Amino acid sequence: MPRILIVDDDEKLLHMLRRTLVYEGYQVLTATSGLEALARLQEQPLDLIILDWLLPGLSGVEVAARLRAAGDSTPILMLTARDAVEDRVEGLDSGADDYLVKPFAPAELLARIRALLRRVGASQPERPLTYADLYLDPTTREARRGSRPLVLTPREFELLAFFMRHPRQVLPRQRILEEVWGYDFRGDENVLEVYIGYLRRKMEAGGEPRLIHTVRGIGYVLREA
Amino acid sequence: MPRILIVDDDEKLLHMLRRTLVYEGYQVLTATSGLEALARLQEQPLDLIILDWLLPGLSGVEVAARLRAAGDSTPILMLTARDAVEDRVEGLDSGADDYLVKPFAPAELLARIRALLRRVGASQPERPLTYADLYLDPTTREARRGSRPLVLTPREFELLAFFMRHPRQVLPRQRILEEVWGYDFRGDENVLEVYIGYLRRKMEAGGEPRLIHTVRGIGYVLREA
DNA sequence: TAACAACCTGAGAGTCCGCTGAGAACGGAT
DNA sequence: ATCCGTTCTCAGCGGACTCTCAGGTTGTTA
Repeated sequence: MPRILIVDDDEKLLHMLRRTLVYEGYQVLTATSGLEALARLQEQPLDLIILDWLLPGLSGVEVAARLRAAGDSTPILMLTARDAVEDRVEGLDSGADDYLVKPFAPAELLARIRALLRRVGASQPERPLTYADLYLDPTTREARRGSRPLVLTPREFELLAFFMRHPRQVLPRQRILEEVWGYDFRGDENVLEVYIGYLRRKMEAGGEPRLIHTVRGIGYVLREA
Repeated sequence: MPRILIVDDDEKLLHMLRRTLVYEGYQVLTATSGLEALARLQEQPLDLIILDWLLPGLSGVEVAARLRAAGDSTPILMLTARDAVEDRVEGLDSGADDYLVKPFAPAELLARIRALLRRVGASQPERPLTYADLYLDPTTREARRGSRPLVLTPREFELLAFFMRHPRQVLPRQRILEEVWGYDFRGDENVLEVYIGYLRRKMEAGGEPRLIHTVRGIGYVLREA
């Protein structure tokens, strides 16, 4: 169970991230300032640091630079609202290992976290997902139902992957939207129904039984029968 | 699994190199000064040393010279920011076996490491790469599709070689850029698309089926069908 | 069974991504 | 200095993907 430190001064985002990561089985620590982060880092070793670019006092870049200067090589995932190339470069130069622009979909954050942890060999390489006769390999982005290959768009792939990471669980619509579309999703919620439709059509194109079921009033669930 | 010692006082670079080499399956040790390097070398035998030219205290050249004076013949790969011919000569004179100018692409570093290790017969000689009807020999830089020779520029060759070292894996654009163009790549990412285009044109000039496929939103993959 | 809410689906608009041709910049060789 | 191979930049095109919308269907409740 890898330990992750999240450093951000936005309490709401912090809360959301904690919930998401804990849910995925990570052990989560938080800090709301650069100094607090450095303090936490001295207490115990960590497997990953998620660092906001803008922080009160010590900025994320400075925190990263200080860590690296001290010989600490813990992977750093930098968050930023900005998108300029120079920022990206500066971020990576300061010692960050990866970089994510807000707003982002939690699914993407999780993918990057897994990638970073895998890179340093911290823990589990991202295993292929299976449920019933479904097969999904996040590494090769291959998807199959039985022996029939599924051709999925990125959004469809992320959506199905999310279901497969939580099989047999009834997933509320709002949660799916937050996780797959992004924590700040503000569009028409009907888009979820549309994509469920896309997935069902592709997953049942060979006459196979339905796996994604509607739970009226709540959301959807991936299960047999 | 060959053991490699990296000696550099730039923590950032050290961190990057460790990541790259560990990922390739090498066992990595690090040191940030010449003295520390010599200490590490006494502890256990190594297969290769990557040595920065500029080091606090004992310089890279001095470290190499002392090693050779002590009768140690471990291959040394010298890194330097300078490009002057005299430096190169002095570096090689001091006992270095090869020489790499910063900044360099990780793919090039890996190629040199493999070459050095092969020279001393330390471990796996760099075998020719094959996939489907593709053939690529990194030593002779020969490339063929079936019996038809492919005339590739250096960049094209490195790009295809990278694909062939990770067949069937979907490789994210960013990863390809980092590995083939260099860890500090800052140009227009479109260059990757352009080179994919070059490769495809040459690889399919005989009417053969496509092997490098686009994975929209992610990157590319080398695979049949 | 009527009325309402929740969900599904087809169609199409708009956006984004990747492909390509043209040519500029670069560097080594002559 | 000029040439030539190589690398890279740029702009425009076309198509894939995402999302919205409207109308139809299904399920629930009174």
